[in-house]
Amino acid sequence: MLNTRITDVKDINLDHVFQCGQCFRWDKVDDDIYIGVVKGVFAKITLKGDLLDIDATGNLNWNEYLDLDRDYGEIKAELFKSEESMKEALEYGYGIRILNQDLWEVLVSFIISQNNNIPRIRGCVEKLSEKFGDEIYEYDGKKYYSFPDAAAIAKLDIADLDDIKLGYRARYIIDAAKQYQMESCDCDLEQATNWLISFNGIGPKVANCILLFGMGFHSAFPIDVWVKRIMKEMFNLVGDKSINEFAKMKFGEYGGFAQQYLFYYFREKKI
DNA sequence: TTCCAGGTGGCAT
DNA sequence: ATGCCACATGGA
Repeated sequence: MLNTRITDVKDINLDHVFQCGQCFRWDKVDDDIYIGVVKGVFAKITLKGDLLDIDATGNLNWNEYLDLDRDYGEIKAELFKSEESMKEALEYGYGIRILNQDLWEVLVSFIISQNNNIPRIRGCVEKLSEKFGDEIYEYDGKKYYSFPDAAAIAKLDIADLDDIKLGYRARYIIDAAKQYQMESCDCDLEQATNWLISFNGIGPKVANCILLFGMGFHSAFPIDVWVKRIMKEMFNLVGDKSINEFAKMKFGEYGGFAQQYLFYYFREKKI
């Protein structure tokens, strides 16, 4: 195991990072200790005060993955300045960081997320990895697997996914794997959006999640059932178009951060 | 039993 | 361009 120690970390709370709904493969094993698999690497992350200790089976740029080089204090200050009613959400999710995740894993995970709930999404992603990923490590009697790459999924028959219980999304995932193998997108926000929408099973909401969590477009503002409730409740806004315009005007480049603080706060409080 | 979950595609206006 | 509705699955 490789150990990485990162000192003087700020604005981070592991529960907020891993339970705010952006990722599906991290498990809490104790207070401020999580284990998970990232980009083929098994890792155990421990936070002690402002010290981050990471034991991992391989090399990974943890500063990048955990977005540690970004000043979240500044982001929260800016969001509060532009919208003071964000105060409670910003304080509640004070330790959120938007992870820089693997694009392919995010793409598949959020195809699965449509019309689905988080525990079941997690289960599907886990089963996909167990069945089609590579065994990486055994921890506390449990085996951990990498997320299968597009090539591994592309060669499957639809029936191979029966055990995963993806429902009608199984077809989308196999099609996505085939398309993803042939296409890539090193491009701007508009081109990336169009590229994502062109996948069967990816619409505007899922596309925005992928833009935000897998492609580093932090202005992306995913609008799901929760955000719709929040926008109605806080700003009496209805309809994707008006919500989009509001987010763009109000939060601008920080739209994705704002969305995540709001989503996490309201979903946890079940307002 | 019915409703809901980080929605989307297809089809009808 | 906009408005319905079916779609798999499992928990409440």
